[in-house]
Amino acid sequence: MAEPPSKNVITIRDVAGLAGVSQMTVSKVMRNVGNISATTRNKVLNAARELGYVPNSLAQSLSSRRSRLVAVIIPSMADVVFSEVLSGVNSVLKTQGLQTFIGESHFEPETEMELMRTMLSFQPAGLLLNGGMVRNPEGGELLRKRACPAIQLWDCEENDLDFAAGPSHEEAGRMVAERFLAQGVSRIAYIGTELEKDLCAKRRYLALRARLAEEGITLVTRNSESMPRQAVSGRVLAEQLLAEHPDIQAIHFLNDAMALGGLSYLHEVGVQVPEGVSVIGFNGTSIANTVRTRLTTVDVPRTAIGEIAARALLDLVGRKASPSFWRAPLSLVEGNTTPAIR
Amino acid sequence: MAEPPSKNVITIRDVAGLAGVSQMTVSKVMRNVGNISATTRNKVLNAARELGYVPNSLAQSLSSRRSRLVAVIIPSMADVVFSEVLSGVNSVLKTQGLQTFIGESHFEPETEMELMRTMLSFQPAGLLLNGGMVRNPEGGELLRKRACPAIQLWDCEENDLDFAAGPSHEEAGRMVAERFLAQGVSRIAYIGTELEKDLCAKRRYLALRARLAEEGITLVTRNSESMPRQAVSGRVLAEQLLAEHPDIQAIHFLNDAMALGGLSYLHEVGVQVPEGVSVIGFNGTSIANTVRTRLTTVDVPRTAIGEIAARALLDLVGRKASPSFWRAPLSLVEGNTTPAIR
DNA sequence: GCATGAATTGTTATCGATACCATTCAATTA
DNA sequence: TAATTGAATGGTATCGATAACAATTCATGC
Repeated sequence: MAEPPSKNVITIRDVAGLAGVSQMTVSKVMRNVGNISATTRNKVLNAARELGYVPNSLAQSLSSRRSRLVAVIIPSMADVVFSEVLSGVNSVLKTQGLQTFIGESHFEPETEMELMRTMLSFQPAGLLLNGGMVRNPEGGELLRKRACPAIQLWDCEENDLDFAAGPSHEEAGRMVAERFLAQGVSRIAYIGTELEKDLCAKRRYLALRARLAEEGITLVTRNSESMPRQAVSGRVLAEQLLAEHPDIQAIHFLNDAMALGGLSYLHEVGVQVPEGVSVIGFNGTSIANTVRTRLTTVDVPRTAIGEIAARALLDLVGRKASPSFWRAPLSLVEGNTTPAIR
Repeated sequence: MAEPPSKNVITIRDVAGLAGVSQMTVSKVMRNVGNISATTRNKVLNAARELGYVPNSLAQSLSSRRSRLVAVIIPSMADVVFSEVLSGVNSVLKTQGLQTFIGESHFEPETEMELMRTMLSFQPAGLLLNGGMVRNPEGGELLRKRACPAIQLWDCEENDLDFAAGPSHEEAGRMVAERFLAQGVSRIAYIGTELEKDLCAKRRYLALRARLAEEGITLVTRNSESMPRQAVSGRVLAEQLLAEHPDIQAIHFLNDAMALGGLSYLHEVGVQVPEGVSVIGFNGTSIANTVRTRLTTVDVPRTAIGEIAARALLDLVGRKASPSFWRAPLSLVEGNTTPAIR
């Protein structure tokens, strides 16, 4: 832990002293509660201003047992998806004076546990997290004991918490399957990374595979548990995939960035898109539209998910509510990496 | 503020009761300080585990006057640049058990002020922020009174705080100027957004303009204070720019995303890149390499900036240090949106 | 068998604020 | 006029922990 600050900080006591009133009065003025005469009020405000008084939120929370911190646990901030969800969360919370504080789990269960414990120790007013943790027995235990509302983010298939906001990943997987089926291809592949860790991505993948299986199609899979979820990995995995399965007609990528990486490889080796191979991404990130490519992708309203989750939290704070959820609408954005449907 | 939690939480007192020791002993065991016999230690740990005790960090910090929170203020989390810097910060801080908490300023001075006040009220162990605020008189006042180390992020031209980590934006502007000059173009334009708010971007812009002016070249500028810093804006602004200045030979964009947007317009209207117009972006984000385009751009080590800043903070915590800085290395990444230099 | 210092454990005050209730005093009501 | 009311202010305990020191236990050696 950090060393104690050297400077002597201004407390409510100093303000009270300068203003010639009790600490209680200062406290009331600062919080705008109770009946305070205009005269006293001004005396206090002037004293506070003069001393540069800033209330100690730690002491406030400890004393009042109310917190202004909201804990958010996401897999990674460097991922556009989560940083945009986070941005949505933050934009709503800050209107109510709530402070977001963040932990990155990198999809690692131990890190998630550690984070949850740490974050709960700050007595947050609420907790937003991915669903994965809930299923972890130790995590479930902590969550059950929690003293604040908890909301599931980005995953909305099952909801064991007070609210959930996110798309149906199964629906997303099926949407992609339907799109490929509609255009009549049968040699279909999936390219992704960290599928064993990212349960949401896995759910999409499984739904895609299941729907194709219904039509007697076996999905070819290329997954790496160690590569980053970026363009370069899409490129490398596409290369590997085509080396083994040169006759593939369609590829669904874990996300848009990887799809673009894959496209760059396809272009390089002269494969026509969408004539030779069609490609669908996931997320609908702004990069989906690059210079000559408009990637066909599944658009997810990321910021809206964050906003809805945060608004639900505001509703829940201090109340007991029955589990509920918001399923984010998904839409297939048609680009030029898939052919027109017959 | 949130309502108080209904559940009765487990405190150190409960653990002490169950273990049959004093609260002080529990406190020492939990923190691993002082001399505690193995027997007592185990009794306490078992009791803590049994009750599911989680220490209250708020009370800890209030009592010990040490904090585990580090406040970070960035313009936007949805911007790759800052989310990657943040990711670097976080990766270092979490190794020391420090918790990052974040505020988004959206480049608005009032928001920045408000945020600074709020965040300082949590008695953070450290503060990481953009340089802009330091120059704001009211913000400067708050910063001078701060009881914790403060570090400037993403901006390193002048340093009024304890440390600064970021690139030299002036150098970046000059690098772009030199590149264009080397290839012999003279009708050069800059496309950006929010230049009045983003002082770092403005610095790059001014440096580019100044260097060109030395060669007698007048930089054509297209700036929008209201558009988002995304591909679509680059597209729109490029269209406007070319309508007024059809003879432009080179464009520097505020960031890579906008450059890609601009490229998509150029491609659409049949302008050859780099033969007709050459393009340079900024940041070196992963999207710079898209399907057929390898954008020439200035690469900035974003994650490293965050890491270096965080490491500096760890060093500074609890010490008085003289102002210092780390200037991030910049490199011009040659893509195929600029012609080879003669 | 007893002093002695080290190893353990406990007591009390405090961190900076708020909850809850008591008090003061002027204005209103019966 | 006395009683009631309500606005304005203040006193005390407390939130959950730690700092600083005090008190106790416990092996030792002589």
